[in-house]
Amino acid sequence: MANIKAQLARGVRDFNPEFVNRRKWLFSLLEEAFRKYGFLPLETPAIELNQTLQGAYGEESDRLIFRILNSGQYLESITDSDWVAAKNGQINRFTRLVTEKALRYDLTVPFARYVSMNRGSLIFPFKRFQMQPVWRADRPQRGRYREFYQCDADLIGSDCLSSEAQMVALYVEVLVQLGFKGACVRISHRKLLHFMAEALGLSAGARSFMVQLDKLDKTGKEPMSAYLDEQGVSHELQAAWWALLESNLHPSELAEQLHDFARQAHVALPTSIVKELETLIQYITALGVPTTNYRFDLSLARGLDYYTGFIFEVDSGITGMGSIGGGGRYENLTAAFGVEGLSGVGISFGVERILDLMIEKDMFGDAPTPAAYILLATTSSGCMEQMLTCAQNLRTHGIHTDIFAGDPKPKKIFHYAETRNIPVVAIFKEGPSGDTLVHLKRRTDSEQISVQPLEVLAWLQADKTWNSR
RNA sequence: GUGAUCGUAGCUCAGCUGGUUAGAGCGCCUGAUUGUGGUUCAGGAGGUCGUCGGUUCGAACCCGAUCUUUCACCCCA
Repeated sequence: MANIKAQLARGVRDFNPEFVNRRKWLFSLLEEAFRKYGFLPLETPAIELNQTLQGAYGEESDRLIFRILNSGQYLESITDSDWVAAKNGQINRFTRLVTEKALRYDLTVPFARYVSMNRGSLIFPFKRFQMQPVWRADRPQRGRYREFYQCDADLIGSDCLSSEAQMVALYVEVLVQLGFKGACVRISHRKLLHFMAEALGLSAGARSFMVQLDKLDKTGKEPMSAYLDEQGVSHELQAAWWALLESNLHPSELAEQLHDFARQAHVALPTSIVKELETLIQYITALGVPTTNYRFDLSLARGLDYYTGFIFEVDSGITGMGSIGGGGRYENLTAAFGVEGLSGVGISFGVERILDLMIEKDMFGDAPTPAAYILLATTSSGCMEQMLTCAQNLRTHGIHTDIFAGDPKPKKIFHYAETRNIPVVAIFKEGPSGDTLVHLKRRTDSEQISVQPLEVLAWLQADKTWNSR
């Protein structure tokens, strides 16, 4: 009869209790931080209309969107020529004819859709955080799944640079709290990158310059040099640019170094950008962010098209690991939905990678969250009712109480408590004179005591040290 | 989407160039021992060798397809 093979679909996974406990712990910590900075929670549906997601991520990402097949007689409107075209490779067009919904690909576009729909009732600037799963039909690898959580915070409806500064402060606060002492927010600026492209004489090819730049830390310098040679950039200018990139961009010297580079390239450095940089540095400093936890890095480009100003990426401080978060300023995220002039800043925590890293580096410690504080069990059925009454009394007082429902052998009871990391075991037994006695045992040091059922609560409350390890 | 790669008990893996009843450690279950679990001892259950098809007298082992894993590219968290 059992002929169904128990199996998961590609790229998705189950989360066992230990993992869920850890993720919930991380999420509650993130939520606490978001709320501390004035963000409010938002949730949007897993399903969005195709038109909402259409084109928002570029041609290549389109194939990574999970489409939902229409219900009912969805083939009725398909013509013979549609079939032929689909068979000849025009599968995208066909897909659009039989699907009108898809699973969300990220949280940013649904957020833009939400803001656009509710622009009349939202008070701007609007700040929200959102922690929900998203789906991508990517080919899975270690640490890359087809279903994963994103944790985003966005502020929209203001172009004040205090927003960027607070995002940096929020990043640093959370990551240091998590134990990433060496975490560093890398900061760059899209307009500065365009200026560099222009200074190098690449203004027409700024886009491909960004792409090259984005993978610089992965591929090394050679492809970039080859690209610049190909574009006819003089070796002098290239050298000046590399120097700018590799110099330790200390905030106080940054403006000067940019001016130097502009002089060598014989172009004018837009003063507005310099002013923005200086202002951001002032704000970040005022927020008390240690200078070791952020730096300017002009090799940071970020792939996403919609960023227009400052961009961020967070280095975990653990060598060999990629970024654990990113974000930036966008000036027109809602334009596609007909709402112009809303500037905003968004950041994202790469929670899957953060969890992987924390588990790998043993940053959670080795004690799994106890399934309960106390386990009640009885070896004689006559004590069952008193045990249940006791359990409910403990629960009323907030003590996590589990009742052993299996074969009531001491060996079983203690083994169960051990595997679930329950620190205290209480065995209800009939005493010599027919009354019920409770044998309380603390597993950590095998301390044991016998009390009356009514005394269990008071005894636990008086001895809170039992819970500490 | 392109090109590789992996797949043997719950877990980690053995299994010599295809040859008769496929093994180990850990875990699990039972019993004994132990102050009521953690130690030790004895015993036990569990696998149509990812799936389907092919080659062969014979396939865990060779070939094909498919699914899953991992890796590079694309892209990205």
